[in-house]
Amino acid sequence: MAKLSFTLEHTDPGSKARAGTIITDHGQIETPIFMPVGTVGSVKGVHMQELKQDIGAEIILGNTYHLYLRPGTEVLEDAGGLHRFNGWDKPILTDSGGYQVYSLAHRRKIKEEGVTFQSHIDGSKHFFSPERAMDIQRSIGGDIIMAFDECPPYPCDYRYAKDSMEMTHRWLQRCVDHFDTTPDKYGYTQNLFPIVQGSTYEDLRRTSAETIASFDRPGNAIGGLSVGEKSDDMYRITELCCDILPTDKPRYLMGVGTPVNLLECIALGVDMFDCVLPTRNARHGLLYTRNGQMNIKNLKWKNDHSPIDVDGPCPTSRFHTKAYLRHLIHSGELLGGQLASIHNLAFFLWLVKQAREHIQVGDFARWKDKMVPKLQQRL
RNA sequence: GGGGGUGCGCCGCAGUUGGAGAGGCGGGCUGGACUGUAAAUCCAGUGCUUCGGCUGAAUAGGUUCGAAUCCUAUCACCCCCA
Repeated sequence: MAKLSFTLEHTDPGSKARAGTIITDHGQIETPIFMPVGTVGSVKGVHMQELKQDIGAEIILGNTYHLYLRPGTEVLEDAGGLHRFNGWDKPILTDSGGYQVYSLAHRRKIKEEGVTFQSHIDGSKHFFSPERAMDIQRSIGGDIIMAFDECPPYPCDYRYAKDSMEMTHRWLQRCVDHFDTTPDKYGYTQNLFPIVQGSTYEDLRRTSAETIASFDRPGNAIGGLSVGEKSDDMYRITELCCDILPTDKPRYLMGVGTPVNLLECIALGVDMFDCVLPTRNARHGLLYTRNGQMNIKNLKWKNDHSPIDVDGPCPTSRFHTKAYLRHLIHSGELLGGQLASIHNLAFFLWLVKQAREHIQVGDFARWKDKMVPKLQQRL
């Protein structure tokens, strides 16, 4: 059982895109990769066989805050960790709860020591510190676990962004100290990734990326983006961070993004992504395809009895029709959200795999420039 | 056949004791939003319009300064009795 390793295999001549392989104790991950989000230990509407077969997922996410509230660490420890609990035997990454500092802003209080959350389920109060976040993630048993950070809101004034970033750095030191002095619980190696913050301020991001890199962990993450800023800001900050973060470790851009975001950020040197868009938007009827996105609820699909994606990567989408999926989602049928989620995730995984192949061949930049306008179409 | 009741906008429900309302809630429908999941959620629109207004409370009359509200007839539906 060994620490996570990353092998950089190809770099694209026309961009900063990279292809590599991450090896964990639960198997390997070919990058660039998209990681489906399974907040409470379940990728909403999708079961594990579908994730593996139709979708080709290599790693999924879980969330510390949500899993801590339900089912709780006692159950997860009793099960032998999240992999045993939910039946996913490939790699798992857990987010630390740092995003909930942002998304549950009205239900939490931040102090230097940590954050007090009021549960969105029953209103009870819970204290998360860097040490607690490490302990809980140890209990959940993710192969990759995230440092406890503050994801600041956008827009965010300079003073707040700087103070927040500095606290995130102090919290990182506490995470590392605690993580390094606690054992792996389930016989395989867990790996802690730190997170760059600094909002959209270049000097803060530079400082943060340098600080994060200096901790020399097996991988590094960029957080605090895709919180409402313009795409150009997202790309500008992502590029700046990638240029500083070491080349011999995977770079994870947290919470991103749309298909176009993925390609643009791969071009800047990002290796790992996660986002709720493919599953959440699927449940809301928005489908992503290589020819653009479509709202399957729209009237124009009512009598379209052609496959959802006739020559796409997803068997489910080659079999079921647009009119049927429209009917299911209109009717509030669970199957509608399931089919759409499988479709979108299969597409996202296909897209990053295509990106990888084009990086390997060396024509990624050209391919990306051809793909982006197509992906931006509305069907 | 007799008696009683109820009729409004795509649908349902509420409400309206002569000073109306292009109105409430829910649903449907039509769009939109969603980025480390408080999200199978949320927002908007849903008579016509030249954006000033116009038409409208089953239908047709009537009373009244004024009617969705009162009266008459007709129609539809519901209930009770034969």
